[in-house]
Formats: sequence, structure tokens, C-alpha cells
Amino acid sequence: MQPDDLIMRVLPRSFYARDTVFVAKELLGKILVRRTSEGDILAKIVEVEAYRGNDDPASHAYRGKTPRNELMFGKAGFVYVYFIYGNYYCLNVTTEREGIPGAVLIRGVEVIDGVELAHKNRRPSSRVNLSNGPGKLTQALDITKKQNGLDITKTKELFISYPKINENFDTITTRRVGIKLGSEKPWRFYVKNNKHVSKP
DNA sequence: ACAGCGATTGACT
DNA sequence: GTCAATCGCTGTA
Repeated sequence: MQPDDLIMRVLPRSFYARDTVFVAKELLGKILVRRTSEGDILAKIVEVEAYRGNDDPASHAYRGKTPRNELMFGKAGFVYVYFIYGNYYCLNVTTEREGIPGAVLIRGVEVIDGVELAHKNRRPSSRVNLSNGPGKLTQALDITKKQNGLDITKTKELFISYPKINENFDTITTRRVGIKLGSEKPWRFYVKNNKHVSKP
């Protein structure tokens, strides 16, 4: 890490407190930072999905507030981690104004610093298998339920910042992956031609 | 109290 | 391409 890398412009709460689908798209290209006692991992967000409320049958928030999904109904800019298939954690960030449910699922990242630590955390079969999926990237970045409920605009252990240099990229829009109801909605976005996307 | 299942992954044909 | 693993959450009772 160069000293310059420590000066990062963290996304403010106002970034997240907007329409979930818009926020999802805007998160592409931003830098997810994981800071642990073992070291830091920096990863570019390359694939996301938007999940909303009662207009979205695929969303955890579709049937109203429950103990698991209550963060989706709270303030924007909080970490929502859920456990799935008895094995994996999925990382989301909450969106919309307080009281309106919404979250963005991070489905793929490109690790740009701390690659060695990320490999140690997950031990992938290959470099491309390190973080090209929602369950994979949480393993690589050591994200579990312990991070559930963190304020992603304030915590030092997990936050998202603007990239130092904005690179141009094309955004591909598709249907969301792995759901039944609501699969017709075009709410998945990824960086065109990036290798660290779960499904092209 | 409990049956059913999931915003996934890895192993295998 | 198919399919099992695995367990916390949710809906129903």
C-alpha cells in the first residue's frame, strides 16, 4: 500500500439513499475496501443486482419486515449480510430513504490489492475463481455475519470508495440470477468483458 | 414445533 | 449438462 492509497473518498450516505436500481448501476467500478488485522484487500465492484420491496417478489423484503431483513427497511448505507444454502454469505448494501426497503447485492469483484491475502482466505482453484460470485467474494474478503449491520459509510473495516482514477467501461444489463419470481426484471448489471463476473 | 426451501457452489457425467 | 451439500429463516400450526 502506498500512503496515497490511504486517502480515499468514501461514498457518503446520500449516494445510497436513492433508487435501488440506480444505486446498483452506480456501484459498478467503485472500490470495496476490506481492512483486517491480517491486511487490506481492495476490490473493484464489477457485478451487482438490485433488490427492492413490495414490487419485487425476488426480494427478501417482499413480504414485509422480518428479523432477517429489517436492515433493508432502515437507513441507507448499512451492510446487510445473509447466510444462504447452509454454506455461504452474501454481501449487500442498503438503499433508499428510511422506511423504504432496498439493497444491492454485490455479486462480483476484481481484487486489485491484497490478492495474496484474498487467496489465503478462500484458496480458490484458480485466480478467476477467487471472487466471481456472491458467495466467493465474501470468502475471499472474510465477510460473515460479523459484518452484518455495520455502517458502510463510517466503519474502517469495510467501506466503499470512489476509484482514484475513473476508467471507462461499458455496462451490461441482464435479468437477475438464481431467482424464480421476478426474474423478468432487468436489475443485474456488470462490467462488460470483465473476467470477475459470475456469469457472462 | 417443524417442514420446506434458498439472491450458491463445487463435484461429477 | 446434472445434482447434492447444508442450515438458518420463514410460514404455518
